[in-house]
Amino acid sequence: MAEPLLSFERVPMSWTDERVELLKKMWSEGQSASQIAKELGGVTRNAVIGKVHRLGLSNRSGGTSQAAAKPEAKAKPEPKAKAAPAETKPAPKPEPRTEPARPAAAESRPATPARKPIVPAGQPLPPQPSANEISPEALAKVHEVEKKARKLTLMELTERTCKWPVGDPATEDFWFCGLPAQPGKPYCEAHVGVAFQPMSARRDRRR
DNA sequence: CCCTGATTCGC
DNA sequence: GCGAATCAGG
Repeated sequence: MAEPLLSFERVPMSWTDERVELLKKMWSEGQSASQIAKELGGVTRNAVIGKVHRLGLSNRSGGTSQAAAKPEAKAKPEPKAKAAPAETKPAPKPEPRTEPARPAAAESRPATPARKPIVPAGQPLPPQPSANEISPEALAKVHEVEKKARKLTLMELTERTCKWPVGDPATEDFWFCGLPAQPGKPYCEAHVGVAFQPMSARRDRRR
């Protein structure tokens, strides 16, 4: 037992079969390159994107719905000093674009029973604002904030956006707060207030 | 500013 | 093949 365990050091970390699989899976699920990169670890989002393109799955059409064509980024970098052979684009682009399918908001987590609702990623799930023992002021603030909410979709959430869900995931009237999240917290200031109740505030608020 | 993906090109 | 640098857009 000479070699104990390979310490997780700066090892190249190549694209093993498993890693590629995970990459494909996440990419197909619509995960962003940065998220995939973080999940994989040891690679940057650039690496992920590079690999994605090399694999030939630049488009997220390979699995569930084909509804994943987002008109984002056209890319046309050629201002680089390079003797590139005139490569114009005389060929048209017949894109059999069907109607924009509904981006099923309730679908993305593999670790989910996949049934109806779906909740954001990681982090402690917040208790839905119901009959809770929360400071009336905090609740009021939440309500106030919800008006200013950016109403982001699941895909638009980042680590710096408030991930507080509002509404019923089963309906169209569902979105995430999206306001600037507190550093190190998954929610904005207002929602942190109701998400993380101090022990002292809970007490035995028996009815 | 934050984020996203796309592409190029040296390694 | 790989991915940092860069580009381009939201």
